[in-house]
Amino acid sequence: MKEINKQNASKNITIGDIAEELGLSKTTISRAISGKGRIGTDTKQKVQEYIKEHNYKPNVIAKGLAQSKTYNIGVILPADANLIEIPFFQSCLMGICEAAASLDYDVVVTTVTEDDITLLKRLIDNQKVDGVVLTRSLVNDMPAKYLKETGIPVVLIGSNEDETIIQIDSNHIAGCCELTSILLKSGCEQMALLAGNQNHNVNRNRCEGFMKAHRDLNRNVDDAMVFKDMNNKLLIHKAVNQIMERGADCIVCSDDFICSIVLAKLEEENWSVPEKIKVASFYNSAGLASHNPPITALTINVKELGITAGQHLIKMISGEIVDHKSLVNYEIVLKRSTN
Amino acid sequence: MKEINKQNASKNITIGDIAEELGLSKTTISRAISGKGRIGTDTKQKVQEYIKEHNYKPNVIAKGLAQSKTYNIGVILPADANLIEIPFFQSCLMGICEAAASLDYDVVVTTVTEDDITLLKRLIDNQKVDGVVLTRSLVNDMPAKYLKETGIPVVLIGSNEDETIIQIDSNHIAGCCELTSILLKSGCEQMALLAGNQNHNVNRNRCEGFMKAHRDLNRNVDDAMVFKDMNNKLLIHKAVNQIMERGADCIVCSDDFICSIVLAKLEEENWSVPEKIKVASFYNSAGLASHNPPITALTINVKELGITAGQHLIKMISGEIVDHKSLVNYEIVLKRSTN
DNA sequence: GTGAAAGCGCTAACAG
DNA sequence: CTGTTAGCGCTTTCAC
Repeated sequence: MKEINKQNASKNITIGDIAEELGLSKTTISRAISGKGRIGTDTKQKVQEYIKEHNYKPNVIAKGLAQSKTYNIGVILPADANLIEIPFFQSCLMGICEAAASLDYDVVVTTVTEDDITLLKRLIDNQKVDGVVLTRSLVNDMPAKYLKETGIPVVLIGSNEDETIIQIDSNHIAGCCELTSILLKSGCEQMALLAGNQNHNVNRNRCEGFMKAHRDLNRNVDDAMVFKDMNNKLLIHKAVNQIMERGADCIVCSDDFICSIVLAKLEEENWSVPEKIKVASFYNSAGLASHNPPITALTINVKELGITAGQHLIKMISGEIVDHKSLVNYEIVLKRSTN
Repeated sequence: MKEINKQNASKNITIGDIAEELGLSKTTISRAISGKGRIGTDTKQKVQEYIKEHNYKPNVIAKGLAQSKTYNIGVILPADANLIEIPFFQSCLMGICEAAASLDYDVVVTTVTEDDITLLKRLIDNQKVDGVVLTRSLVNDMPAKYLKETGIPVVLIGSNEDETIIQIDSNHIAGCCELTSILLKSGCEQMALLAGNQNHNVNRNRCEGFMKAHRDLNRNVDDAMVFKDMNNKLLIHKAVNQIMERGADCIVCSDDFICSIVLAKLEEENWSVPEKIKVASFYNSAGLASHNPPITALTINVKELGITAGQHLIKMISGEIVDHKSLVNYEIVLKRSTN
């Protein structure tokens, strides 16, 4: 009880306390803990026993100061209004947290918008992190540019033309091409595409996959059936109307946000899926899964994307070399919406 | 250019560098920056000019070490499989980040599950944060208990019986009671309730609000119409079947996850909303908004919940006293699903 | 194999 | 009003 009180009451036990108790020097204690430098096996053991018994926890902040490290990685989330509820980023974050924790790092999050990166700058200026994970990739990517200037290690979830930036992504072009091909081969004659914000690289890539599938199969894409920058409900509703007027037999949505709006619209107009029109999505979240009918979609393991990003970043921080591009698998899940 | 190189190349400029350049002592520089202690206005100005010009950024880590502070707050997110995609937590986080940044704190996130708080312990042991925001409240709340023992400042988003814990919430009982009352008064004769995990305080409170409305209006609750712990699709489907068999005219869902499954099920069975059965939800997320028909729901400003939590926590860290319970407003939005 | 001493960058008495 | 002196808790030469 005394012991416990001692721990609770008096702040945290330090390396100095241990040194004093054991009649050793701080240096020795440090060595016993880190395992660096030469040290007698018995001394080492004695120290480690003491540590276990007294539940010593090193002060990571002090350690960091001495080594000019923080043992934190930054995660930059988009705060743009229409993205705030997208589960993709949350799953990424979970993955990154998992990777970080297992490597004894912590995760500091901050936000940026498409045209405001002051909070990111603040994070870097304050020297609170040893590296940064960017969770989305824009065509004109301010965060990536800024971070490159600072020289701090960066991992980008997504793709970027700049090959000096480490990237983790799934192969959107291949995946979307594959899904589109399957649909074309299964009998679709007139496919429509509803794609999101073209300032996001991912949406450009998804469009490209859609196009490629058509080229590969010697099919023409009707330009009037391809809608880009479908950033709000109104645009999507109009697009759906046009698509139906022109007699498409299948709508592919570049993400689940668009897809859910499309589905609501189709239902409102009593255009049944898949009888009257087939529907597929290039991104799959929990929301679509419970839809009736179930929706055919491209699925990627987003958490794994986060885990990989976190692991790579920490390797970079530790001075290891990592591949400049890593791909996470995707999966195509065919459901009743395209039967 | 030289200047710039100097900054970029040689690490970061420190308080010592400034002292040397200006022929002053580190203390004086420190005072000029913090504004604490007496200092000549001219000296102060000189220092501040230098700082602006040379773009000096204090090292928050070193400052923290000297003050035994981190200028970080921890945010604990649930990592339980079925919660990972719930946008509630993401919105909370955004709010907390906003509050933190504006008060010059950073946000460190980590996760817990219902029965595993090792990552939370790790965060505390490592002394990486000055306080913690808990983003959900369980009936038997391990994180809250643990944190209370440590004595570290805590703010809970949600409600807890322990009045010594600072809590930020909206009044679920009142809100759910109000929504239920409106529905009862508007002609519902047989209302059913589908409630989620009863280990979450919020779900218990929502149930209570539902009951209270009935009591207040002298209406009986048919126990066979109240379903709790509806944690998965299967349970919900079965419940919906029973509800329809017993001839309910309205289903209230305790959250949007349950609601979306209910809606899919109703559609599958061709039970039309609101003609055959009305539907309302006690929680509203982007997903429901685009549904057809639009769903009546209780809406709360989740981001504001986060902002308030962040602000309160930082006040506590700074030694201020804060109200033990703060309520954020809710709003009832009536839509076609209950017409 | 172990220890003394300096230092990471900043704050905080205590003097002057 | 400003400087001196100690730290915060840990790492890291450099001696012994």
